Amino acid sequence: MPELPEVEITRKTLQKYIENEYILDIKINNRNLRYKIDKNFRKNLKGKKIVKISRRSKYLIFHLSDGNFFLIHLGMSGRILVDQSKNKDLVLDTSFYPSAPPLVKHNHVFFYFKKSNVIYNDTRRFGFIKFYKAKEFINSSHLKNLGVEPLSKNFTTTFVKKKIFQFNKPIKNILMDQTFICGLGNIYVNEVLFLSKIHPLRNSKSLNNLEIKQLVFFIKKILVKSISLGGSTIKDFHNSEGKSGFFQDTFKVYAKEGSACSKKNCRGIIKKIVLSSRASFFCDRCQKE
DNA sequence: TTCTTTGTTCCGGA
DNA sequence: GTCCGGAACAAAGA
Repeated sequence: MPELPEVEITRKTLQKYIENEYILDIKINNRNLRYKIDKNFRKNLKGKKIVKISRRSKYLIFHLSDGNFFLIHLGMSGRILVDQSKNKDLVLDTSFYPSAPPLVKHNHVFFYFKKSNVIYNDTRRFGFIKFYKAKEFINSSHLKNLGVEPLSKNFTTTFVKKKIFQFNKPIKNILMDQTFICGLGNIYVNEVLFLSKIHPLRNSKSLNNLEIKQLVFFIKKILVKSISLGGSTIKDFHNSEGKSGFFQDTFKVYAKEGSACSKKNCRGIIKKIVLSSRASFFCDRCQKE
């Protein structure tokens, strides 16, 4: 379930291999992703150089040498693999949650470069790949309504304080709202609320100054930490047996229903509720409603 | 067969 | 008109 850190890790990996490289060709095995890949996609990209790869929220933005763009969103199960088998033995850099041996199913799109191939793999096909002419890109419906980047300077306690009172709904729903703050998904929101000791159902208007401060602090902290741990997962991958360094190790509440709270001397139990049809996990002692 | 999973969009009620 | 919650949708694995 790629959220901001996983997308950022993917971006960094791709930057290493294909920034300033020419797209020699593209092969599409299955164009039926969340949105059907346009039939001109190959023609639009072939022969173009990728001059920059950036990220906005959970979107990867590929800047092409002719001024056009394409977007990749990983959806629920999308991954981008770098295949360097052209060079030496097959090495698959899976950017996050590495898997060995290499995936054979659900490889939908292949991008061919001089030294490596990049494969878009997506089990559930909820992700998408979309081409934009330079002019159309600015008005992309996916990007224009996005809120503040949590790792940016603009995401501050003052900003949240001002904004949060405009809503009248549970804090969890607000953190999931991409037009307010973008890049967080269900997993990180659950974790952040736990670290901040705030119950997911708390109305945003009821948060005090300290709680807002904690929230902002832990959002930044968990994202930075995840990015750094994910990065080290990539590094260790070639020696690993496909274990993911950070996913299973850092979760305090997500999918931990019935477990004991990890806070010292807490003795609370992790509970699960469904909020806006999303699983929500919290400690029944240190996150009071 | 049914349930779960996520982000986005759409719709209806208040 | 606005706000909010719920449903629908995409597909596959358990």
